[in-house]
Amino acid sequence: MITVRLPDGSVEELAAPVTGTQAAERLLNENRAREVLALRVDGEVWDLDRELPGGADISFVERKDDEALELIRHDAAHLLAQAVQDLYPDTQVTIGPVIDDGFFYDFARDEPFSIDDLGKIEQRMKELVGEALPTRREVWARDEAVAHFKALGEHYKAEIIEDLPGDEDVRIYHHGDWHDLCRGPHLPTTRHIGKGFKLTKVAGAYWRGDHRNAMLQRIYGTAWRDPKELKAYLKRLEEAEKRDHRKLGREMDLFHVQEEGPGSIFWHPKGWTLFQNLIEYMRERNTQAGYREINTPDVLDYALWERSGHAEKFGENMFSTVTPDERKFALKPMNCPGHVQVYNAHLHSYRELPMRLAEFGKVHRYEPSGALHGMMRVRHFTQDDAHIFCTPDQLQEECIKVVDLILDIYREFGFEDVHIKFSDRPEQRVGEDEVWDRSEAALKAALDATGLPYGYNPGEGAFYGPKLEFVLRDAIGRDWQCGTLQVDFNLPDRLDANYMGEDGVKHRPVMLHRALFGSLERFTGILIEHHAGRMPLWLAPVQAVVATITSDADAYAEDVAATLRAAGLRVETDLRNEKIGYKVREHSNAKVPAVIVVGRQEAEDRSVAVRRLGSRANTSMSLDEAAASLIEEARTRAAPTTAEAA
RNA sequence: GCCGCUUUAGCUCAGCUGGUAGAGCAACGCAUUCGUAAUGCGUAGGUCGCGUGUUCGAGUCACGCAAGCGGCACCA
Repeated sequence: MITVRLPDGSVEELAAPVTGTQAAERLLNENRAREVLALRVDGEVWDLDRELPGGADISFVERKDDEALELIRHDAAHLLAQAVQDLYPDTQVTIGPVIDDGFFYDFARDEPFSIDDLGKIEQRMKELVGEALPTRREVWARDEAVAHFKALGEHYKAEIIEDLPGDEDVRIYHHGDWHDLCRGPHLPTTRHIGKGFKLTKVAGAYWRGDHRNAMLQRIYGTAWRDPKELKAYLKRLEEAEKRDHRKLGREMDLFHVQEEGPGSIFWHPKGWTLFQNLIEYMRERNTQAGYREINTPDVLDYALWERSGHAEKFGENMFSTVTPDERKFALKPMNCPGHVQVYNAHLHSYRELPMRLAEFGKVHRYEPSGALHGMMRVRHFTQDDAHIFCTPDQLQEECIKVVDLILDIYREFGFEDVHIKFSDRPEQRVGEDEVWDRSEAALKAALDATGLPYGYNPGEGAFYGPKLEFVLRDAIGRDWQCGTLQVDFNLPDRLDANYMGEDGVKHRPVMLHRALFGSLERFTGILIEHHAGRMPLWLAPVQAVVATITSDADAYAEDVAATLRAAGLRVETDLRNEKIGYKVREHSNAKVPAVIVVGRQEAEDRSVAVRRLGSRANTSMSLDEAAASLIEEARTRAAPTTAEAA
């Protein structure tokens, strides 16, 4: 007898042998049995047509269950490959995994797929769903499978099978008369995939993710339980598009980019105000945390970069120049060597450590053209960089302080959901392995001491030391890597930094590299998208616009603006000969947090009508009251209080 | 850097199989002085990303380059 647990918690017994399909037919009503997607055997998902094992906890996976999406997406990927090979027989298949929100499949084909092809392929996929092709699972001998796929001209597939670990079965899944190598599990028929899928884009991707390999053609799709879920997803994408910092940057007149400066930002007055607000904020926090600000040259002799090791590793990505007197210089891609020079200008006592040096350093990196993306990935950017020179004994405490500072600052900007990743030694690196052992252990100990959860990024550290990456999640669930903390025993050595110890002997300090925003440009972009342009009052470049209803109120409007400006607020006036509805609309679109409307009425009793962004209501109050509440809100760095824009 | 797509007025976009450019918004002018998301009328605005070629003739076709977009690779 086999025991099966039903969705309602009841338990049934069936005579063995019995397959999942048969069990569903016997235990569930007909309609429900038809829609069962898979088996759950001791928590593991199995194909429905497999025979139930005795002694296991068995239940059914249905469409509403958590496991359903993964199954649907995986089958959709197979379906995509099947449709492509039906329509374009000269195409080789490679891999097709499930990803966030959907799936993709990589194909090898000489001719690229076009957007029109996507429509045809999707159509064919729908037909195959309609045919309800049954899934059949087989286990093949490895050599047989390799020979089979080679004979079909499927060289990538053959390579994948050859590379499978020796003890793994070669499982082949058939959907009708199409088949693919796959670990499974799969849905019982193509019908079970349903109608909630859509192909979204074509792109290039390297075979096995290695740029030295052939470029394959990747087709992306999204798949959901039903068309309703699909529609909701597509709606979400649309919403995300509206937040795009490149679009908002133009609409809010914050910045622009142009052909002559690929990867560089032309900051307009409002964007630059926002940027300066961030710097001012960070300067204040740095000072409170015991940092001192310095400034180091943008252009330095190339020899310094050779000594630091940057030239060897990143020379290709540095802007360098040879001057008329034949001296080679580079635009700094990092601030660290400069900071070591400031440190080295004196011989320091152990009593002076930890020494925390900060700089809002403009760095230039020749990023690959394909990497550039609005403000998020640029060639010229500003780091809120700092280096902490300390003794090995102070290392752990300093790391903990940095982690605390980073998280506190993110919280103040409204990012509560932050995760930390620990990255250890990369393949290409400088320094002895024993030094790496020490620095990795020190950073890890500090991280463990904070008690915070974290993940691992093996081999992703900097070439001179291990690092922590701080990834924050924005309002619509996207992750952004911003802050970083790196432990470095190497640069102080290479650039000969010392301190005089208590024992009267020179020692090497440890160097911590840290940036909290990371790139100010990038962080500005993230903030714009996080807030959909509706910045909290303290950050908004224009905090209020005083708009008149008729020209009778012009003098009073100037008066109001002057009062608010005197209180330290960033205020503009709008005295144009336009209707108030038009003015409100314009300033709302420009995401000004407060529109202060004044007409004849307000001028008479020295009041104002305040309309806050995102609200359709307006509130009348005295000028003094309005000023006081705006000042208080800006001072406390309050999060935006208004509801989402309609 | 690699694969694909895109590039027409400040912005968003139209322009069929080649015959020498069009709309809305913005700008400017005039009228309008109006109570919370677009007042009306008018005017001006473009070496159609850059270059070379094919052609009697190129925004439209071909090739090269650049920038942007979507991915991949990269990210000190």
